[in-house]
Amino acid sequence: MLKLTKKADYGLIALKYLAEHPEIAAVSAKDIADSYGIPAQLLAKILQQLTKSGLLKSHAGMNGGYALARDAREISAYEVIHSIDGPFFITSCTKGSKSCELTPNCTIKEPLARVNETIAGVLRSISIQDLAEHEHPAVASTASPLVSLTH
Amino acid sequence: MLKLTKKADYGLIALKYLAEHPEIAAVSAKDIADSYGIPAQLLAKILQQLTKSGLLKSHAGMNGGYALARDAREISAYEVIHSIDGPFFITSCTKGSKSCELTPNCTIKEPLARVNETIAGVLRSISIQDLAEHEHPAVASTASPLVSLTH
DNA sequence: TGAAACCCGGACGGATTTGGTCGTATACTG
DNA sequence: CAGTATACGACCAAATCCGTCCGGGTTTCA
Repeated sequence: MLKLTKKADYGLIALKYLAEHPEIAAVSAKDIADSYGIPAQLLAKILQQLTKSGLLKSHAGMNGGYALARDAREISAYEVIHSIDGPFFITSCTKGSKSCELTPNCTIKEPLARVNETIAGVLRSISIQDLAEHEHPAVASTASPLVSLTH
Repeated sequence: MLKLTKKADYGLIALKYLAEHPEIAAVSAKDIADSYGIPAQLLAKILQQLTKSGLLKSHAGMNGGYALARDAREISAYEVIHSIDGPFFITSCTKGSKSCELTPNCTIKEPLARVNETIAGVLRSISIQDLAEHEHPAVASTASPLVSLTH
């Protein structure tokens, strides 16, 4: 259904939280989990994954926790989602190098791959900082021609 | 992981097939299924759903089958996906009217809802006809600022 | 030195979603 | 009436996803 997993949601929420509290040197997974009612152990694993991907820095021990590895402006939503949910493709049969095992003439994939690239571009253009500054900005323009399929 | 279901894929493939063969008055589900190695009964149900949504017209009996209800130019990928997979939302906790039961201050949703709208706009701008004309057009430009989150 | 607070990460079970099949009823054609 | 096709509900198997449990390390601090 073209939606993120809860893990990715949790990850974005957590990073947003960190971006909003730059004064705290390190925030524990439990603190964030409690703030939002997220299962603590689950969030812990998500943050571990984000650390492995280089988006966060962790610090063990008392008063330890996590902190953004880079400026919030330089962490994109794409990176977060990609780190947690893995590489995403609109087309369901895109695995490995083979395009389509069962359906050889699956020509639908090629145009959709470009849609996929567009979506990825949108997500890449959104930083954690953008998520943290959440007044009520103008509605995004969706009418512009985003993809040129017909050349 | 932000991908379509196989059902939606199958639906798009089938509609593309119909768009490519306008000379045939009605194509049976089995014919399309055999052409692509798709399970026939599964595809049948998908086409039934698309018929219920008004994208296809069905005709029972010998030499029956399915045909596009409108011009291929006026059926968008969005409609197909929406008909099969239901309304899609990037955010995982968007159900019903309640925004977020467990996490009241789930402010991440609002920016992502706009991303969602952008993606929907992209899919709305792509017609079945576009899918059928599948030469190798220029790569879509992904560098343009697609969403303005910060106002 | 040792306990508390924290990160790390594998293993596991339950819930949900998906993908696909089966069987039957119904509609149309010739 | 026989054959072909859609319509539709019930059902099952497989794959994810969500969340928990548990046994490790590591750092801080009294």
